[in-house]
Formats: sequence, C-alpha cells, structure tokens
Amino acid sequence: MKKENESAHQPAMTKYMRIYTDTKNLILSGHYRDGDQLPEEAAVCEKYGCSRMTVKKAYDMLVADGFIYRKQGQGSFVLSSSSNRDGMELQERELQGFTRSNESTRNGQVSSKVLRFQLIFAPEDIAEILGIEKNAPLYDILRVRNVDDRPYVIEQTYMAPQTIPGITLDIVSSSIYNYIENELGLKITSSKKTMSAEPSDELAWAELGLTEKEPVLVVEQIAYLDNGTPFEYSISKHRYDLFKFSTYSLRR
Amino acid sequence: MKKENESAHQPAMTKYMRIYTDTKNLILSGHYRDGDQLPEEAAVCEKYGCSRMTVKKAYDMLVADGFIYRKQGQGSFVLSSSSNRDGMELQERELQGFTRSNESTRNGQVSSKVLRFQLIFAPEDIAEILGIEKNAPLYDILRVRNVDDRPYVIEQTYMAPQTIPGITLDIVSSSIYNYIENELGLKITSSKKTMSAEPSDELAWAELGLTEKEPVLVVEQIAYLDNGTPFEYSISKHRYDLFKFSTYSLRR
DNA sequence: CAGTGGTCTAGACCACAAT
DNA sequence: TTGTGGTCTAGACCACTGT
Repeated sequence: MKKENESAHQPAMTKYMRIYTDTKNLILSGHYRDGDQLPEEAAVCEKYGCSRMTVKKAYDMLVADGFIYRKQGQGSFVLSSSSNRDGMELQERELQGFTRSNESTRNGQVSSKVLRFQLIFAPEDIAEILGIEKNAPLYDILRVRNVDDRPYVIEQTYMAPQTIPGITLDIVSSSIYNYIENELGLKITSSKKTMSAEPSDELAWAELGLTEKEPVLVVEQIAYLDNGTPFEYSISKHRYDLFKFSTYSLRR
Repeated sequence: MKKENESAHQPAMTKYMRIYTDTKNLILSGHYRDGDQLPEEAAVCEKYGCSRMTVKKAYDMLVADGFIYRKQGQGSFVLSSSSNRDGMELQERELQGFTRSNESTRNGQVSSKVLRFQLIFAPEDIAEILGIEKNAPLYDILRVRNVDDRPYVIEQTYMAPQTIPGITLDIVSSSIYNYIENELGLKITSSKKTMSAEPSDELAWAELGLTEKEPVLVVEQIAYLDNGTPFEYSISKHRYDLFKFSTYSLRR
C-alpha cells in the first residue's frame, strides 16, 4: 500500500515544483508574453504561502530552462521567444535536452526494425565507457526506428546484461527504455551526448533511403541510471532532414 | 575606487562558488575519481564554515554540470567519466554549452576572413527573432573562421545596430564578441542553439575545401544579453570532421 | 536505528537599479 | 529612498538507505 496524494497520479509535488509548473504554463499559454515582468518574489511568497528561498528555487529553474531571465534591482522577465516556441519547432522532429528522446514528439507512431540483436565480448573502449570488464558479455543491438513507417534513424546500442538483464527480441522491437523503467523499475536520470555530421554510408543508403550526397546527424550518447551507472552507449545516425537538436545554455 | 578582494582579479567569489570550484577542481585533477563518495554536506559545512543550504547549492551546480550525482540516504558521488574527461575530448574541436564558443579550445590561433559586411533591411523572420521592426537596419556579416589558418566554419551573422552599435570592418575581422563585452560593456549571458546536418554547398566547397559528399554541421543560434535582448542571430556551417558539440542533460 | 539528502522557513544583510 | 534580486544562516522536519 502506497500513500497517494489527492491528485490522481501526480507524485506529491513540492511547493517549488508547483510554482515552477504554474509559472511555466502561464508563459507557454501566453498569459505572460515576451519581455513581461513576472510577479516579484515577495508577491509569489504571499500567493503560495511560502518563503522567498522556495520562490527563488522555482524561478531559478525557469532561468536554467531558458524561459525567463532575472536582473538584480529590476525584476524577473520572460525571455524572448519563450511564449511562441513554435518558431523554433517548425522542423519535423526535435530533441530537447533529455525531455523526450524516446517519445513521439508529435503525432507519429514509433516502430522499430531490428537489424541485429546478439551478445558479443565487450571491446575495451566500450567496456571502459560502461564501467565493465573487457570481454564481459555485451548486448549489441542495431535497429532502424520509424515514425509512421518512415525510417528516420539507425541506432547502434550497447548495454551490459549485468546492468540491464533480461533483454529479449520482443523488448528490442518495442522500447528498451520502457522495459528498463517499468519492468526493471530502474530510473534513467541523465545523459551525455555528442553531436556531429557525417557522410552517409551504405547502411544509411539502404535503410534510410539516403543518397551519397546526403549526410546523417550523428548522436553519440552515454546514458546513466540514478545510481550513476552508465547503462547505455549508443550511436544514432539520423536523417539530416528530419532531425534537429536544440539546447539552451547559460553562461556562468 | 573599487573594493577588491585579496586575490588579484577574482570578482569577489561567493561561498558557494568557492565550494563549487574547489570541488570541481578536485574531481578534474583526479583527487576524487569515478564513483568516489564526496564529503557529506555536514562535513563541508564544517570545513567552509557555512550552512547546509550553501553546500547544497554548490553540489547542485555540480549535478547540473554532470560532474556528480546524489542519492537520498546514500551520499554524493563522482559521475563516471568526469575525472577523465579526455575520453570525450579526443576530437579536434568541441563546443560545450556556451562555455567557450568564441575561444580557442586548445592551442589554435583564430582568425577571420570577411566575405561580406554590409547593412540590409531586416527581413520579417529575422526582425521577429531579434525583436526589431521589419526593414530596420541590420548588419549582414559573412565570415570564414580559421584555426591556425585552416578554415573550419562559415558563419552568417545578423545583428541590429540599434542593439549593437558601431560595428566596423576591423571589429568583424577580429572578434565581435570581444567588442560587445569589452568595448560596449554589455554582458552576453545565454543562447539557444539548434544543430542539424546538411549537404555542403558551393560556398562550403570553395571556402572549407569540402567535396560534394562531405556535409556540414549547421548550428543556428540566437544569443542574448543580460537584459534579455536577443542581439545575434547566426547560422554556422562547420566542417563535419573538425567539430562536435557536447551536452549533458538531466531528467526532471 | 543512524546516516544521508530533500524541502522549507523566517528572517538577515548586501548589491544593484530606478527615482 | 524604494524596489528588486542575490547570498546566507541556523535551524526544522521529512524521505530514503542500509544496518
């Protein structure tokens, strides 16, 4: 028996999370527009019945996410093109930070075609990345991912059975992440990604329908569980015309 | 007369910044290694003579930067491949978040070749991005950037004179960012970037020495001042073999 | 149980901007 | 001087982990 909060499936939101999501929604819905000043900290304290530190935490998260900026002595303001995010999302498929790498961003039905699923002896470089012994068993998975039956990425994935046990062809054909989170109950918390461009190779010509002159966008990823274990090393080659990657970054 | 801190040019570091940089340096120097547990909050409070909230802020910044992870009931630990960052930096040129987009990452001498520098009437789409009127004056700058006289990126930059006045050919030939920050005294604080791959075009063949089969990595950027003003819209086409972009992202 | 982080308070004092 | 955010305290209580 678990103790549940009133609201159906919400995981017992903290105060700062409530302030964060409320404010974010007000920005996204256009209630606050580009350049608008947000309520000052004191007013938000009042409204939510909390201390300044709590409001500050919520607002600081909005700063980190690129929704607002703050200036000492002046106030907190909506950052340009936060309300009309569409401007940056004209493209078909976009991946922001981590948020929904393994979901369909829009409507599309995602499916997979498994080109290879086998166990191999871990080569040294991958073993080091995943923190396992050289020559330890390693899943070697090669898939083509489709959205609405249109191929858009070739994904080479390596995972260690000692970290993620029990992977089957069924799982590989649908969603590994779903299996990890829902069946194994593990938490995926972060990832390091490196993006680059490359000429397409024969596999991309065959599977993605590209020509010699058309490139792929390569995303190399190391993904981590909440206990710090790197559980996945993957190299994805995306159709150049169907994929963009967006980030927001702050200077410190 | 300004009040200065003891240490030469340091801008009066806060306590959490001191803890953050100290700890980060201990990780980078290998004093703390992958998986090592960091001192618990109470111990750090003791050492620095500060409260828990201050330590927490410093540690939370390390989490956001991908150096450590923390687990309730267990402790704070160095995230894999934080100490040996070289693993991810084998490539020639890398751009992390914002940190040093306009510096030489390694040794290289950076120079510019200006292909075009003129004023134009702002087209509607760019005007909207930069928050200016349609047909307002706009700098139109096209440059090739070299590292050690080797071209690696073609950069198309748009800025509004009403935001960044007084740009000259001299400035464009060296560093616009340097002019903005040091001459105009403005602060550049954040940027939104979108990365994609594209086949190279004639300009890239001529200026970057690429062939038809070789792509470019395209980075579209909107950069902001500390008052929230978007001051730059740029499209950079990088040699695919000399440029990678790395990010770390957390799930929330 | 003890060890550890996570959230939160109710202030204090400082820094910066606008008036 | 007033309005605003930035830093910091010295606690409190809670949640989770492992013994």
